[in-house]
Amino acid sequence: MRDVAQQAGVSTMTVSRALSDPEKVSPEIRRRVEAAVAAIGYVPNRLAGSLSSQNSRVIGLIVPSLENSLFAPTIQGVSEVLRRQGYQLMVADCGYREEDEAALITAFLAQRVAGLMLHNTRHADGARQMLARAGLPVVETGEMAPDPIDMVVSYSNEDAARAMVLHLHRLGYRRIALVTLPAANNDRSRARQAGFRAALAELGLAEDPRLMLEMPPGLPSGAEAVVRLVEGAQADAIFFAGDVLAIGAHFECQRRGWAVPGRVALAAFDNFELLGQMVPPVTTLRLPRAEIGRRAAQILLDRIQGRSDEKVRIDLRFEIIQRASS
Amino acid sequence: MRDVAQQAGVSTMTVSRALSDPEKVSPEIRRRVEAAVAAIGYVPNRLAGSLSSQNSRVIGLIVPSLENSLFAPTIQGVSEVLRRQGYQLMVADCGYREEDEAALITAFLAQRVAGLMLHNTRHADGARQMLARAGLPVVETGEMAPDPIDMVVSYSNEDAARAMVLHLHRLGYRRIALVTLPAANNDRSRARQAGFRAALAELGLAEDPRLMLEMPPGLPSGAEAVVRLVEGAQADAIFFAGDVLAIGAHFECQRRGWAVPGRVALAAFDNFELLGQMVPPVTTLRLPRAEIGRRAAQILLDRIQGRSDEKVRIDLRFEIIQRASS
DNA sequence: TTGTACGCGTTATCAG
DNA sequence: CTGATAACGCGTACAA
Repeated sequence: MRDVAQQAGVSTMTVSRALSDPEKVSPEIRRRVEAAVAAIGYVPNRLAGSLSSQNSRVIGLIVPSLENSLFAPTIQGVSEVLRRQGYQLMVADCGYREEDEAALITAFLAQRVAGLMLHNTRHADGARQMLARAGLPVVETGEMAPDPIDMVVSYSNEDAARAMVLHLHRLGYRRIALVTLPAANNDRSRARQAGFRAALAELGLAEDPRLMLEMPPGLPSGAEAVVRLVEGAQADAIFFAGDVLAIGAHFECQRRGWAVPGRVALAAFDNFELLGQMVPPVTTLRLPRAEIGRRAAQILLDRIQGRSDEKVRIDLRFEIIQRASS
Repeated sequence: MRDVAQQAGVSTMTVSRALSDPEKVSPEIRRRVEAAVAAIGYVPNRLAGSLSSQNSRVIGLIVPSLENSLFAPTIQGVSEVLRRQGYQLMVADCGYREEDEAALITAFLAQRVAGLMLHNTRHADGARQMLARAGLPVVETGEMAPDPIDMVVSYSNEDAARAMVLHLHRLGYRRIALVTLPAANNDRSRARQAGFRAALAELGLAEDPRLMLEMPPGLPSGAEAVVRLVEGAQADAIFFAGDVLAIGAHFECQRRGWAVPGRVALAAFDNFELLGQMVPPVTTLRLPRAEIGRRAAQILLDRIQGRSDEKVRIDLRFEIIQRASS
């Protein structure tokens, strides 16, 4: 920047102003600075800028996994909003582990991110403390956290699961099964199981433990689950509330020649585009994944830039997409 | 850090050393510093550290899209390696646009990233110049770039496409069609088309323009393509070299009751787990997506940390997975 | 092994 | 509208 200042015949302070707030500088000088910048190929040092101004234009995002395509729309949504406003995105995956999340939060604090987005809603104690002490704006997105760190943009996993079960019951199914990912380290799975139970209670149906399964992620898991539930537990409808389990089950039915929904009805949780194209297309929920990313990024920036100071809590809801599989 | 130094009764320099290179400091002092850090909840400021030491521990990654699940395994691979070595990842998507890529490169340079990973192998002129001037380590991953900026970790799109066409020919197919994404802004598509043509030439088959299609991404595109190629151009095998086109086509065949491969054989380019579970499972290529991410990250770090100064060029190859769809 | 002085490249602040 | 000066929080280089 010193070189630019010399070349333009002004002080570094004027260069700084010409670049960050062009209107505060005379047209003539602005022109000269721009010329000098172009001639020299000057690239400002945001590290120095952030250090000096005590605020960075970087947002941190921690998801359980970067491999799972589930998070892609959210990340894309975040990315869009940030880019439009000149912010950068730092991402990391915590592998569904609380301690790793805590370590990543520390690393992001060390980078002096301006705000943090967390998919998980369960956190190590230390993490909550650190964030509280740092006073950093935070948005959680995986679930309408009952005890949020700060802001939340999400949908209710429990309500969504409950609604789908009620929907299946309305269609006439009575032995409705639920398959989720392991609930041990996963708030979302737990909430979906709670929604399932709530619906059964509402409907006066007894809980049959054989109709609730936890399976690891992956297509083969779904295939295995459908066989166990149909042959072993006489399920007439299966609600796969996680990952791509429903897709695996659907293919397994096809391989075995089981009519869907004749032999068993299928429903999924996430609206992968794929589900609508399968034969038959699969009943599922519409969750506003990309919108969650966009809104979360937006309220974070609103807070960072002082346009708001509320502890926002946004429920973006969901919607049932009824298709031929049920 | 000053507070920590006071609390521990040492100078800030000693604190700095105790944290960055604990062995250079006496055990007694190390203990006192650690205690003070814990008591105060001190989080080092990497911005200041990087500014002072002129090197950051942040890597930049630019992909065409964050939404496309194709990039997920690569990003995950990158993330693993970086995290193990204490580096952070900054990501952005350029939306398949060269100018946006150039803008992002500038933004990353401004953040003083220690290295850059680019999926694209075509870049705006300005971008190449900036990178050359910055002398930043760069890895390109989308293709074995013939004219790389710096290092490359990838596979040959042309060879892969060529190999698949030869494979289909060996199986007896003679009217082999190719479907790619629009090649205008996409080096990979162009390379795959070149491979297709090379194979035809090798086999002494004439090029039939009706057997080469460019389609936008998405399942419906694949569905549309299979209909046009089978009914309009009597293709007996279709090689879908991009996105999820093959999956869309497969479902369309199912909807129409077209036997695969009886009526038409299908082959895909990427090894989505899904392809192996469909009925029938789909012939495709095995591309080392995650490995590309890991290796790319590794050679970047090797260079950054001075363990190597070669202009590495790694071809990770591919493999044909023959399945029942052909 | 520990400490001192200085500089990294910006921006905030205040004076002109 | 423009400039001088002093931080920002750390690491490098040397000295003790």
